[in-house]
Amino acid sequence: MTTDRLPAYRAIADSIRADILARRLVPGDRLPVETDLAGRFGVGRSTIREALRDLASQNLVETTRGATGGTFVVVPNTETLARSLSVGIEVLAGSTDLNVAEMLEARELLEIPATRLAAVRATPEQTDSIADHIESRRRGEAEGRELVANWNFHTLVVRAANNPLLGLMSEPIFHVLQTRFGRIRPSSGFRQRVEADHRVIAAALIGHDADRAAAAMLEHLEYLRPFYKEFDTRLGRT
Amino acid sequence: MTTDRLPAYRAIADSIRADILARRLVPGDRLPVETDLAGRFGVGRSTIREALRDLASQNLVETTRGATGGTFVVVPNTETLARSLSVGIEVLAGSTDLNVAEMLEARELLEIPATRLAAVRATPEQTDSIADHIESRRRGEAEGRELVANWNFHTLVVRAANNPLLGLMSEPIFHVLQTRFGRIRPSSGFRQRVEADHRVIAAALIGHDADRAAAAMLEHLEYLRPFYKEFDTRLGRT
DNA sequence: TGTCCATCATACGTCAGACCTTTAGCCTGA
DNA sequence: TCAGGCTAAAGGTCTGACGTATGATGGACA
Repeated sequence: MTTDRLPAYRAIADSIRADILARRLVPGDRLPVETDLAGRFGVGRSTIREALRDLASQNLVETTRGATGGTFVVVPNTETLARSLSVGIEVLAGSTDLNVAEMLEARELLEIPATRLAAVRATPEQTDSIADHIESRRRGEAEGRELVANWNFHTLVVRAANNPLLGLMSEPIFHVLQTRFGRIRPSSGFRQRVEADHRVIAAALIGHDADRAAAAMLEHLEYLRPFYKEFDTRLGRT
Repeated sequence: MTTDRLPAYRAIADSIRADILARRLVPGDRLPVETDLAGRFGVGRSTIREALRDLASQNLVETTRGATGGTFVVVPNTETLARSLSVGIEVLAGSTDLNVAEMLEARELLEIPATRLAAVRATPEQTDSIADHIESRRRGEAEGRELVANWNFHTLVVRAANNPLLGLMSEPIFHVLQTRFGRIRPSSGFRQRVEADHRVIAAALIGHDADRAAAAMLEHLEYLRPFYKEFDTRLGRT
């Protein structure tokens, strides 16, 4: 009577997940159709489907309908992973387990070295896109969504570091800060200072001057820090 | 005929997820029973269950059986989030999108500042557990699992930084490196050097000497770096 | 001969309803 | 008082049927 504490759908999901992690199933592979899987595992189709939902939610498989449809092992992708991490961090940030100060700390800790790397590694396309961003800000686009535009700048910088893990970790933090503070209309002095800082950072990046870029980013983030804490208390968080 | 590209189970999961993120549902809340949900959303029970599997896999809800069972909004928890992030990174690391060098880079980038913070913030319990770890290594425990023990040390250090995001991000990297290289038996020279380094770092942490701790960690990680690259090619990765 | 469209086959999406299993709490009897 | 069994509640699983999206096929027509 070993009480099977684990529901079948969970056991099956674990089994398939293990196959994927061990690369017995590789990205692009198609799983057997649901009725086949049901037969192989000796369970009903609904149980299989619950297992597949579990895997799909973890971005391990993807399901499509129609004649050539089926369930496929997903080719891993930084963006979707970043998106689910965002959800997780957002939920954490809603609890007492994670506060704004900690997010800012992690962000600075990641972003300053990332800026240094970006100065060294940014491709011409990447420096171009950063220059474009600066230019569009100068032309006064992003009206009323300054903070969102600011985060876009930081995202571009981190991506230019060309280490997928850095983007994977920074972007969810940006996203959470953005959903939390995105509605705030900063003062015009704040906006001008931020844009000026960005221009300095961008110039250093484009000139591949790592020290100057990192120093400018550090100074910029230190300027921002008290504002975030102010935003935070203004929103009535503890 | 507006083709409803989105399956019902997905739409329902999104709807409940939005409720959780907006804190219309808070941790500990119990969702209506499945048959109720089915009624409210106007779908069958199996559709509801698929939606719930989706949410459960994202650590947003949890279901329990029995008389007092049901589906509950989960209280967020760094560890489970770290676990799913591990899976994601492990899959990424199996593709060409992420290589060992990048993982090591991110790890160093996180861990050195984390060590500095740990020196400042570690609680007495945390420095004790680090001291215990060192002591148990000296007594020759962890026979044949030296690398695993090494990662445990680094985990303790990062946790002592007392910023949940740093643990959340570092531990999956440790985990992936561990599952990839955990079977390797390092040379005795390597082991002794690592243990010596750990002792130096631990001493600095216990003495709350941030500069010395960070410098020792930097030196340690730089010592390790070529070994990982060597392990990596030995395992026949590209 | 080549193109277009209707049809078909396939596999996922959804539903209804039944039955099993787990679990907490209550009820009963020693 | 306490042990053991009963019961109700809720999730877990199965069956089988039908709906629906979508690529492929093949014939009609220009």
